[in-house]
Amino acid sequence: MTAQKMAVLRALQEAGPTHPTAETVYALAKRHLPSIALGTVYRNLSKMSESGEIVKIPVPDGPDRFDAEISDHMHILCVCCGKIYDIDEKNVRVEISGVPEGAELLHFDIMAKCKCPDCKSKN
Amino acid sequence: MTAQKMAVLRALQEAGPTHPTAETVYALAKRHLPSIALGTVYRNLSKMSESGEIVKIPVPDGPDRFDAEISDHMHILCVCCGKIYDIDEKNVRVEISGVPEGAELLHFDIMAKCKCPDCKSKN
DNA sequence: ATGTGTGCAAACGCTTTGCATCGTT
DNA sequence: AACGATGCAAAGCGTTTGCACACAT
Repeated sequence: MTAQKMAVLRALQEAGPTHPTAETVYALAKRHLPSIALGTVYRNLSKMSESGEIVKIPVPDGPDRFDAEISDHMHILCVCCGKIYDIDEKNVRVEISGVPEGAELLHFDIMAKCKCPDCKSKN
Repeated sequence: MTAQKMAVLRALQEAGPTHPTAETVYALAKRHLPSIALGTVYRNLSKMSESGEIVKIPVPDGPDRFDAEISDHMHILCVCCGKIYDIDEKNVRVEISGVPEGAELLHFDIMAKCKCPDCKSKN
């Protein structure tokens, strides 16, 4: 647990439910540890999401987002402003059949898209 | 409808259900139209997926894949070999509640992950 | 003549990586 | 001394874009 990893974790927690990009995490972490490098942020985010300490949220046509909240939940992305909301796992039910013969289903990534309240009103 | 766009469409159709990358489409299209450029393939794939003529499948940690089959269906990705299988829409049911107040739900991208039969037997 | 599409190569955004150095064990 | 983690900069990958040119209207 280096100072850098701590700074990254702290940044992620400070970011709350905003699902920051690596760049944003970098900016936040830099406030507490000005010497930290962007590459180090990427390295730590990468390791921590592999180990399950944090969650990496791939976004089509945009940079990955990260989440300190690792409880089972899915995400809903505003296609206008890119904001990401959380949706608790218990509010989602998926049923699927017709999985290819002999294949082992591992898990789902569900990314819903919406137009968020702000963007609807600004329209 | 230029010769290039035709070559791209034809390549996609020839590819069948293999969900090729832009590079693969390029290679296939080049067989029929050797002068075609990669940039042109990207431009045509981009336009056609915007217009709904084809489907673009974003893949986390990998290049986008494309599909000539535009009927409503979802995809299941083998995490070992990257192969993508189709699953008919009627085999999938999603229920979701807890969408943020005032947000308009647009649609889902569901990308399931599996270990495919080939990869299971190869272990 | 005007416009849309092309080939080519350069640039782009995001991310990873090589390398010398630092800090710890 | 040995090892992993770091800062920095360069390279990487997939994709887009600027530009001059071709082709059709």
